[in-house]
This record gives sequence, structure tokens and C-alpha cells, in this order.
Amino acid sequence: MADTVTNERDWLASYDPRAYEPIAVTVDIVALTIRQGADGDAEKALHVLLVRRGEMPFAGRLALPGGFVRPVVEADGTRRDEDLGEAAERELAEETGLATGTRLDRVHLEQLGTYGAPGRDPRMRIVSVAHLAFAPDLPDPTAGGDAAHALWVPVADIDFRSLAFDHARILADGLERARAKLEYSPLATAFAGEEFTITELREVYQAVWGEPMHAGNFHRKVLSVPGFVEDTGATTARGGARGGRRARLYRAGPARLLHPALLRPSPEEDSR
Amino acid sequence: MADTVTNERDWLASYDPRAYEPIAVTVDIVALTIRQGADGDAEKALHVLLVRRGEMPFAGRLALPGGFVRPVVEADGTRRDEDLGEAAERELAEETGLATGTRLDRVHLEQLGTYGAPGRDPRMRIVSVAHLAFAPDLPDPTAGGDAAHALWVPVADIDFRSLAFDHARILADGLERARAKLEYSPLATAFAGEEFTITELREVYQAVWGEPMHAGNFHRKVLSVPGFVEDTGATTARGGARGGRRARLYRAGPARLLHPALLRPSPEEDSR
DNA sequence: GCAATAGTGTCTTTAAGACACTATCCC
DNA sequence: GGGATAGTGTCTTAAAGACACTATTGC
Repeated sequence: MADTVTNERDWLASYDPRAYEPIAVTVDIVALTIRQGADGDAEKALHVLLVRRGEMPFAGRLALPGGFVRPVVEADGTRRDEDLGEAAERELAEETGLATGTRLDRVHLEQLGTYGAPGRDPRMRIVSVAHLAFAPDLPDPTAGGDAAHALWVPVADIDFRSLAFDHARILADGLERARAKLEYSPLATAFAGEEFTITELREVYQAVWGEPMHAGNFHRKVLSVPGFVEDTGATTARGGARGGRRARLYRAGPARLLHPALLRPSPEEDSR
Repeated sequence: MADTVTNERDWLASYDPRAYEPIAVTVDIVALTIRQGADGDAEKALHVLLVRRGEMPFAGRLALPGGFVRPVVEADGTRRDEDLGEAAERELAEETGLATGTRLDRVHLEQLGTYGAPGRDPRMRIVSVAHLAFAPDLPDPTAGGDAAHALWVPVADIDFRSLAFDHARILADGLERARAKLEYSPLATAFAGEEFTITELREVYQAVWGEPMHAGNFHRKVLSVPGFVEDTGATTARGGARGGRRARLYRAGPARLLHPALLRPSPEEDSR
């Protein structure tokens, strides 16, 4: 395939307004992590990264982080187009303020879907390519430019109707995708640290599915799926806070697909 | 949400070239159907709709049908933006030349993914929202404007490397999606007619998965999944061409998800 | 009758889930 | 020792697949 790099000038040269409509393209991110609830809840809960909008439209409302796809300026001053995933990565780094940290490289990013209903942004025609990000317990966004107004919100606390644009729909689609992927992919390990216990893995499933799982059966099931997890040989330094046996530590295995799958306790009446 | 309809004038008024890059957006269609192979093959085979390109770049090469997302002109002369799915539907109708026919309303259409790698189109920056269409046996494209150069190609015969743009990737993703969806969704019924026999349904699975299935076990399995198919009470007018019992006729049931799922004979080592 | 196609019976193996139990640790 | 957490044994039921069989039709 041709390796042509398109820049703004090239684009303008080839622009014929009768042939097509130039459209603003954005990437929006549904970034999910598992963390302790802000309240004194003992349970770990699923959180999503949201930003408080400062501008119209929807000023003051919560929205998914995101931004325009635009040419990036390299160190030497040249401009080049960025791929969609690249734009999503950039936005996520900006919003979390973790660009300089190393922890962002453990984030799993995948495309969720593209939303282009007319009128979805009252300002103009915008098509948004939504992405889904899965991350181990990330800290609160602090440093960095855009990060000041970003925050982790427990999914259970969100009033979907209050979200800006069509972000309720996008978030709902993202959550459903995440719930479905836990079944047949080793995605849950992306929410855990480099090394984790079976119990921690179970807490991921419980947080995303919102249902308690049977500890014993879960344990055996995970170990029975080839390539899901690998024994590190090590154990946790100590047992639970109030006593208890030390847990074996595992790392993510090579499997990209779980066979057999870990099915949800109550299969939903869903249409996808 | 605001019901603002954006037109070209509005867009130009809000255009700030420093804030974002205006991008041409296209929809590409991976349209799949099951039909008898052109050769004397007895087996029904999976076909995809491709067009022979007449223009540069990739003139003479096969490509997925598609076109630009652009404002549509209503009967009264007003212009409005179209949704992505709407654009896909329009393109599919144009390319198949079946716009006036009634059979297009039985086509299942869903979004596949969005492809925006820089340089994927050598002319300019183009982001393409690929869609996947599943249709019962459709006739060869004949009437209609763009349809002259469109044709159904057996998937097995395609040299992926010869496809235009990044359409090999898109087609491969579409095929994998279709194969996966057969497992847990009643999608196969979208490939069959209004009424169908269990054997016809099995032929769909065999064509998409490319593997023979055990007729007896398949039969029992399909009937055991609640809501997958509904008995019409009728049977085929006659048995097979060379004798044989008449088959019961079924129609698609209400289930949107198959529980339990129909798993593929050989689960692939896939990374999704 | 015979070949062909539709549909069923039955058995084995695997997996899911309920439940009880053992193992190890902190205090 | 006692409570807490990790991990295992065992039984029941559901489901997948192999295989053989019965049922009905065209010729």
C-alpha cells in the first residue's frame, strides 16, 4: 500500500465539497479500572474515567474523555496523521496525566464502535470513534494539563441520563462489551497487576459482573482453563489482614481465548 | 439531546483548521450471502459482494463496496446528515441494484469497525466505518447504476493480497466476526429464507465455518436451544431430489442470544 | 425394494455448580 | 485455639459428540 502521508495542504488540494462531506472525527475513551470505592466499601468496584466539562455544550456535565483526531507534530516539526488507536492512546495519556509514568503501557486498548448520528453534537457534524481501555488500579488523575478535571467514578453511582452527548449509550455499550469479553477472553488479567492471586482475579469478575462468584468453584475453573494463568511459584508475603493462608501468585498466561469459557451466572437477554 | 441538523454551511462556519482535521468518512460494506457456487459444486458456499474498481488508485482490482458519508438531499430539496448505518444501507442498495426490490429489508446490518490508519488511501486521509451485512441468497447485481461492476465472489476463491486498500484486513475481520456470531447469536437465520429446514440452517453453519457438521447432533442441538427456531407446522412440498423424507419448516425464533451456544468444532487460536 | 434424506435413542465424556471439607496462616 | 482465607473432593446435572438406529419419501 502507498505510504503517502497526508497533511492539511494535501487534503485541501483534493477537497471537492460536492463529492463528500468533510467531517470532524473524535476519539472517546471508556476507560475502566477496578479500585476500592471512595466510601468505606470493602468491595472493589468498577470505575470509569469521566471529565467534568468546562465548556458549552453540556458545560458542567460529566462526559467521557476524548478529543479530535488531528495531525501530530513530530519533534522535527513535520506533521503526520495519527492512527485512531494512537489518538485514543494520546487522549488517555493526557486525561489521566500519566503520560510520563510507565503504568500506561499495561493498559489494554481496543476499539469499541463509531457513533455518528446526526445531531449527536449540537455544534456540528462529529463522528466519534469510541475506544475501550482496561487498566489495573490507576491512581487519581493529578499531574498534567487536562487531568485536573478528570476523575474515576464508580459505575454503580452514575446517573446515565446526566452524561453529555450520547455518552450514556457509548458507556453502556462499553460496559456490555467488557462484561461479555470477560467470558471468553483473558481480559480480567488486564485489570489485575503483573502478578495476582486467584482471589484478586475473582474480585475483577465480581466487580464487572456485579455478582458474587463461588470462590471454590471459581478457583478450580480458572486453573482448568489452559493458558489462562501461569503459576509464578511465589505466594503473597502474608495472608489476609485478619489471618488466613497465603495465596499463590499467578501471572497472565498465553491464551488469547478461554476454552472452555467462563460463563456469566445469569446470561442476559441482550441483543447484539 | 439537541436536535440540531448540521449542514455544510453550518460546518464551514464553525471550522477552525487549528483545532481539528476535517476528514473524509466512508462506509465500506462486507456483504455476505450463502449461495450455490458458480462451478458445479453441490455445496453451498459463502460469498462476499465485491466491486471491480474502475478508477485509480487500485484500478482493476477488487474492493469492498462503499462510498462517502455525505448529506442526503430529501424530496423537498433540504439537506440533512445521514447516520452511519443509513449510509451503509444506501451504499448496499446502490451496489446491489436491489433498491427497488423488497428483499433488502431482510438484510441484517451491523457495524464492524472503523479503519483509519494513515496512508490507507493514497489520495488523502480517509476514515472508513466498515459494516457487516448478512443476507439470504441474493441474486446477482444487475439493474441499477453502480451495480454493473459488482459481483458475488466465493470467499474461498479470494486472493486476499489482491484486494484494494486495506480491504483484505476488513474482510478478514468481517469473516471472523461472522464466524464468531454464529456461535452465540441466531445470525444464521438471517442467511436463510423466511422459512427454512434444519438442514438448510446446517448448510449455513457449514458454509461459514467451512467444516462439516454432524447432521443428527446438529438437529437435536438446534431444537434444544430455546427461542432459536419455531416450528411452522408445515413441511417442504417434497423430499430430496433423489428421494427422502420431507423436512419440517421452521422460522426464526425470538431469541437474540443462544443459550447454550453452538460452539465451533475446532476453536481457533485467535486474538481478539 | 432401494437409495436418500429427516429425525431420534443412547451412551460416554466433559464441564458447571452445590456443598462440604482440608490446609495454612495471623492473632 | 479460633477465626479467616486458600484451596480440594465429591456428587449431581447439563451439555457435546460419537454412533447406531428408526421414519418417511421418490423412484
